[in-house]
Amino acid sequence: MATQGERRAETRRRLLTAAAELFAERGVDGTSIDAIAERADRTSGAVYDHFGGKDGVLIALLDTWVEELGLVIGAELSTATTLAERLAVLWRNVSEPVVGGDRWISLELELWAHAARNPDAREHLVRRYRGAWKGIVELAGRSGDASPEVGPAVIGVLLGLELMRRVDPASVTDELAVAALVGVVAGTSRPDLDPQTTGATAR
Amino acid sequence: MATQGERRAETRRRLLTAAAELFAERGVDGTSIDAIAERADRTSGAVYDHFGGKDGVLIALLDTWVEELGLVIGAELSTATTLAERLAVLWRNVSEPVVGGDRWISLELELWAHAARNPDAREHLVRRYRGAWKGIVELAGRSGDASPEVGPAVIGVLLGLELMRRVDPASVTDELAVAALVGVVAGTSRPDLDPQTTGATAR
DNA sequence: GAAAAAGGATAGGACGTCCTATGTATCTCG
DNA sequence: CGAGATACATAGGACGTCCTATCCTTTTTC
Repeated sequence: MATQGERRAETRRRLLTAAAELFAERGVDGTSIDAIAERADRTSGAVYDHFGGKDGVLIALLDTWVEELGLVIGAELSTATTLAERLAVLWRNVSEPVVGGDRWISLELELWAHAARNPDAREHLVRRYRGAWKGIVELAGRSGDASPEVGPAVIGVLLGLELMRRVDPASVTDELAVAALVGVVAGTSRPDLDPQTTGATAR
Repeated sequence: MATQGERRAETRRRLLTAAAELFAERGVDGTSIDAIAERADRTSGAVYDHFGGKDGVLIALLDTWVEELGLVIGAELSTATTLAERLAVLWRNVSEPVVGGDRWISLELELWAHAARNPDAREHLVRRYRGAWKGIVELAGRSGDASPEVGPAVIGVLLGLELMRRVDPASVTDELAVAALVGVVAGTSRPDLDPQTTGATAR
């Protein structure tokens, strides 16, 4: 016989997976709380009880995924030796994620768009990604090439390339993606690049 | 005395600028047609008459900006000589756009997220960017380094880095962005890179 | 076994949005 | 100058959403 706590945990899982599907299908704003509850064979009251509202569902969903994804990536990274291999691991886990399937990138985009105009969400997002990056670096072990500052930029390139790949799949090959990532890492770990030859100016 | 056509043109402009402001402030889904009309000192009837609905407003807005942006970029590119300089021009026009101010990137993200689950929007987006890229390449003139295939990937990196810069401004310097872009171009225009050393596999 | 607490169902009100149908003032053109 | 076309306003119905208040059922605690 299932205890109350077990049932509650299952309700939470059902609500989260239902929300993940619906958010990806119709977008966050296009998904009603009632729709989430209905797909989970629950009612809206359960959603409010568990997450307090739609924003709570979104945050919980992404936090869960980022955590799991960080673990997976960290594990794979420990077996990679070269920089390119490590970056390929990152790219593979974004373009063909084991965790969360195709959906989580769509959700990420929604959240970033949301964060671009909401200071609270922005702060949450920054903390979350910095933490994830830190965890990845630690799990990867002795990687002198992955200085902490590259983290955000690497993530930015990963998201941007995946975004493009979703719209125009043929345009972003794996080789291309890895080459771009190598470029990013090289850009920060080799500040000796001559600004005059790059044409870039400090902001 | 303003003619009818002139008044119509002004109404169109007012509606578009109002929509741009509101979309950036509250997001596309969070903006009602009535709110757009109200800020433009018009009524919802005018919006429907001009654009047929909210999607029409969004498309018209982005098409206008992409067109103008393409012209600006093309003009600046003609004075750039090295590859890095050209890529720096691209980055500058994304991170500090003259056209559309800060808003258009936010809108782009919304549209991409929308396109990720809407085939029609996806097709429109692909056409628009391919056209814009083609125009840029032509305006830039004899650039053998900018092969047509890099276009989408370059745009993806631009968007991704700008996305990250908006959330965490200090994390993406201009030098870093240009270095990443150089990496992308190098990745496609030099297919002689050994896949085994990069760790990437063909999909 | 009784009391307390928790998980969840149900119903409904307040609100906002989309979009259409119709009205009206202004312009265009024969 | 008068008829038609144009540009936009106005009003309102249908719909969906959020969230609260209240109730019932099951589990835990003493």
